[in-house]
Amino acid sequence: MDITHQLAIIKRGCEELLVEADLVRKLETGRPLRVKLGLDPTAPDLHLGHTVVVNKLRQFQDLGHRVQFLIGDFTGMIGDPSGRNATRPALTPEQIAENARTYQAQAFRILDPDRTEILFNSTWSNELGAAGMIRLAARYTVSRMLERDDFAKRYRANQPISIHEFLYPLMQGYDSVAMQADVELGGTDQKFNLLVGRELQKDWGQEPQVILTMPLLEGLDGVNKMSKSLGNYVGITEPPGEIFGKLMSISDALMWRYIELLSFEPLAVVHRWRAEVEAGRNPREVKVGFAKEIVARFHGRGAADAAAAEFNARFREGALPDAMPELTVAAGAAGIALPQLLKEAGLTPSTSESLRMIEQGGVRIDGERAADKALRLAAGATVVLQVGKRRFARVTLV
RNA sequence: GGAGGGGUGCCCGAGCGGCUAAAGGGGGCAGACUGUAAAUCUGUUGGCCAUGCGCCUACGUAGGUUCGAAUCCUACCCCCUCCA
Repeated sequence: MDITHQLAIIKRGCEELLVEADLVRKLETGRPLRVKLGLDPTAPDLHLGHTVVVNKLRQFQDLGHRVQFLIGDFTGMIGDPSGRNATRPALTPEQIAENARTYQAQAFRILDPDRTEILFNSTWSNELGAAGMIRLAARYTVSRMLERDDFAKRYRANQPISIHEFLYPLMQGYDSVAMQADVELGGTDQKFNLLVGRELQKDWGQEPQVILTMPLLEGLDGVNKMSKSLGNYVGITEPPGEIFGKLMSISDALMWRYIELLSFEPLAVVHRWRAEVEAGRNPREVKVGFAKEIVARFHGRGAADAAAAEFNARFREGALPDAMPELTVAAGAAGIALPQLLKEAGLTPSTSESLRMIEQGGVRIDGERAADKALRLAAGATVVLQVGKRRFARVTLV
């Protein structure tokens, strides 16, 4: 494939490409490039936000390049200072290994396993030792570290910066040296770390890597970036119905952002949809198509169609779901009070919450709205309990 | 080492002896409406059951003063600033 065409594919959706001329030169050599992506094995599940950059890796693979998927089992011990999270729990080697396995399995839903190398940075970082760390730290200055925007902000705002946080970009940069990376991908929040890699590679006499940053995907709330800790994420291992429903819940405005970063539809098609919606087409139709595309990517076409059908039945027609948890609850001789029953059935976290739900008209028994907070149900019955539109259980009282 | 400022519910942030389970905002949840788990509007947002205007727990930690403390006092822990 000619270089202009390759470049267009590589640049699609990206935030920044540094330095483009370097990339062109690397492509001109005609050899497969080593494309690096590093991830901390702290969170065990990948979500759609992570896949923005993994999708880009896939595109590199399709262009014939070599993907190096780096598990940051060493840097994970430091914790990436990007963002505002205070302390990260120290992971045991077993947990890291387990998370790494999970990562691989999940990444291979997008990447071609035959053209992906999995690496662990402890391989070379452990060998470095304290002396090596100090030599590495000597390559960079405090003032250069403070060029990094979030460090600078924290410094100006008199927020604490721990010394070990300075080590993170250095270790990540050293990974690039050890891997002789040609290209490194990352979110925009990674820009500084990626640039450190370039500097260190020069120090080691290597040609510096090209860096490609991808935008951070907003979470379902449309405000914060997608993250597990904020609970505004769509995990790629979630059931089809969950993925579909969560994607249907994003606002119409946010939908375009998701399509831009997650859909594989050609840009021309996306532009056409946009024009149609502006001309009066219901944005819901576009959202459905997009949600199906994503579900199909992780669960297959059949699951996507089923999820869409189920969604329609449940939320447009108010039908009960086909499958719901079936459980048995002990009612006792005097029967069981409704608020307590809801809690026991796992439909609410507490009886207080049950009471609130009943007061707000969110509770249904066999489809009938329950208004009586003091209602008691006797043993022997089997009822379908519903809280809100999404929580169901078929409960047998004994 | 010295001086000062601060630690409040999921998050941010008011309160500075009783009217405070704690303003306001965000987020969450529920209802109405709808084009959908969009938008908008309304309500709600510590727990327990005996559902009473009940009980228990809660404003960094541990004590104390008081009829009564998130609010006052003491000690301790942690964070920030300035000086050294």
